[in-house]
Amino acid sequence: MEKQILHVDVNNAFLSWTAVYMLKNGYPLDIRTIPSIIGGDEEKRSGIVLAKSPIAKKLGIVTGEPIYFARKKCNKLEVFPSNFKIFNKYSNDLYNLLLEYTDKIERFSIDECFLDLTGYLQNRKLIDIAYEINKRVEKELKFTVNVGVSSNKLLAKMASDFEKPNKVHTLYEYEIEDKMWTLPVSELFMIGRKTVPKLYNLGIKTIGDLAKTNKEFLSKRFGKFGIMIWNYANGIDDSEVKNTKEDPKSIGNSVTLPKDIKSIDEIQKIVVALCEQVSFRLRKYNLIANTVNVQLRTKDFVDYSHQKQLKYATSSTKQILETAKEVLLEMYKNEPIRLVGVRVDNLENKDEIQLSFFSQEEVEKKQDKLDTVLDNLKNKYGYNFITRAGELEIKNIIKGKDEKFRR
DNA sequence: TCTGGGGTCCTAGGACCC
DNA sequence: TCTGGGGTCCTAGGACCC
Repeated sequence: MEKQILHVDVNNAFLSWTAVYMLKNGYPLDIRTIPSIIGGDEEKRSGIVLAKSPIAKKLGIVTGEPIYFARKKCNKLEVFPSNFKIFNKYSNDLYNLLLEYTDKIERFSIDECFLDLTGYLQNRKLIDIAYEINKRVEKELKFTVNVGVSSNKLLAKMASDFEKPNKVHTLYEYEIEDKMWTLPVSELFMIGRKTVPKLYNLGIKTIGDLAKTNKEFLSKRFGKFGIMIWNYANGIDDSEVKNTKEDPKSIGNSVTLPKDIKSIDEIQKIVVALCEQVSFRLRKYNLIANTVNVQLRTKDFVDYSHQKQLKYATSSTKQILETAKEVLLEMYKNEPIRLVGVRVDNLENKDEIQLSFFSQEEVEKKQDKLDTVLDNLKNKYGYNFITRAGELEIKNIIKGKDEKFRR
């Protein structure tokens, strides 16, 4: 049976949500109607465009570019900061509205959801529900969404990316040739900036060109990735709408430093603070990690990373920090560093741990009692209430990052 | 000129084992 | 002297997404 899939995508999410919040709090101007962006903090060297208003877009401003460039394209550009507490709130409002239609909802990102309405239509047409959602979100939540309508996730997502804002589009199989094959290949989901020139060199310029390319050729040339993009170009995607939240496969924190740092002592201090956050979040999920990864970015934007297996899976700040420090000392080449990151990998659920080598008692002993005490304080009074890093400057550098992308 | 931070997945090469 | 193949695990790096 054909599936009934919708993809709901918030238009200029961060900017719209900021506009709604500001209007609600008495700001006289709707920043969606002026050349404006949501941007990072240039003084902290994180000054990139996170979202743009339609006018800013018309002036050629693109997401991800430095604010510095954006200003050159428009000297009247207004820049507003991001606030993920607000973003999460509006993201949840949208999710709760969508839950009235089906519980089969996949939160693909903070501003995108897939809905599987197969079996939930109750004599209604999918397209009518799409329009209803579109109108209700505008009326009740004061921001707008695009809704893509189709029989699988890929096509629904491609559809919601057509003309914006505040639109409903279908992209059924019989429409692929007219509506999708004519688009430049760069528009296809999963075709990024590195792949576009490779395809161009092969004479593949549109999604249609890609669809008509020999599948085995693409497989030989690009491996699994080649098969995937060929399937996507042909509108083939049998992935399910996943409505259950799975445990993360890795947890990381990274920070761009306000100034390049060459002192290993100072880099270590950053690593301490990052390890605290990473292991705190690990414990919140009731997970333990087997691998610790440290990432460095040089002043010239060269990234390198090293990793090491932990002696045993753990969520202990002390254990993770010790390993992270070892890794750092092994890899550091005594050069100016722009970004430091710590990531844990190969995660397991703590309750499902195999006790073949350690008795439960021994596992408990390895739990750092201090972690538990500090976690409780952090949960009660906020993350920055107490930290072993100590130094205020470092706390401020990494402040508030923990909750950023959580829903 | 200036270039975030959170993730997932894949690949190639090397170590090591049988 | 010259010579396997299959498998797993680990690592570093790189692609993509929002």
